[in-house]
Amino acid sequence: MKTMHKEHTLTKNQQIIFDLIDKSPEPMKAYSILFNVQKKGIKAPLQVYRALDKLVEIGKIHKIESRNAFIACHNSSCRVAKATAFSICEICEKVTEISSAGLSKYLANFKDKDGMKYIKYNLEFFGLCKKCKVK
Amino acid sequence: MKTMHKEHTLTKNQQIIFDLIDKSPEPMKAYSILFNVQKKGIKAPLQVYRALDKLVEIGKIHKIESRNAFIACHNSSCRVAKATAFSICEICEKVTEISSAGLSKYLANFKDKDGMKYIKYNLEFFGLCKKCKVK
DNA sequence: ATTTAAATTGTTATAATATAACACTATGTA
DNA sequence: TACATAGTGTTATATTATAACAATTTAAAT
Ligand SMILES: [Zn+2]
Ligand SMILES: [Zn+2]
Ligand SMILES: [Zn+2]
Ligand SMILES: [Zn+2]
Repeated sequence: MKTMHKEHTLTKNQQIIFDLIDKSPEPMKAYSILFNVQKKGIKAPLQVYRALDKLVEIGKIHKIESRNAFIACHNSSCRVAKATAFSICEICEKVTEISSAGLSKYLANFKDKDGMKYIKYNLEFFGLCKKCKVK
Repeated sequence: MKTMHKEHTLTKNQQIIFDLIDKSPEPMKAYSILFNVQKKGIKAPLQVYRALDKLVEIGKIHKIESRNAFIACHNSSCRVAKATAFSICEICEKVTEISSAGLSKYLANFKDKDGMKYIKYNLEFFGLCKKCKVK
């Protein structure tokens, strides 16, 4: 039996771009990605954005909306990119994906004043990371 | 005694742009704002972005990051733009600011795995609004 | 009232982010 | 095979946002 998630065969461009993001210690922006993959034959913004769109769709990467940047998902529980949470350092811009059963349970069960629930959300926490706090 | 928040005297440009956003039934994008205030003498993107920056800073409006759009704050409890939550309809793009004591308390008290708390956050829920759900 | 600092404005130019349109190629499958 | 679906390559363009600089307004501080 196959595992339940992320069993997609990436295409050439998708794999090149995923590998780059996955190796990066920080979120990468689209044109920085483009610059870095030009030697591999990916020459145009659209090639990057198309791969990014697909990678986001299948949950291999996430977009940090407030930064227009992309990071690889290392949170096996967040399956298909529907429910994401991050902490973002406002000084060094370090981004960490938050994997908290309590948080995801709370948000998945949250009902607005109309009694409406949401299976999809994105949460970005801002503050100072450990390193930047001590400085 | 003065009330505790949002007691800023807006400048001319800030007031013009706030009024426009405040009257709009939906989030407005910067260049749409620009188009709409040109008859009032605001001619350049920077004039719009500067006013938007200030209005966000003082909490009169919020930016919907996933949409690059701005809405007026109608949530008296969210004081200075540090802690925001929205629901966004993925069909009609209707955006509603969520004002939930329980939610804001939960998020303000949330600790990540390093025990870190965050006073600033932005949460965007995605789903279908009432109208779009019945269609 | 005069000086000073801070904030705001006006302007031109440019940077950064993202998509439209179209022709073509690869892949899976009936 | 024939067909549908997804991915590619390419050029051009649209959208979102900031840099740099000079001038003006505003609000203290002396
Ligand atoms: Zn993830
Ligand atoms: Zn940091
Ligand atoms: Zn608000
Ligand atoms: Zn709707």
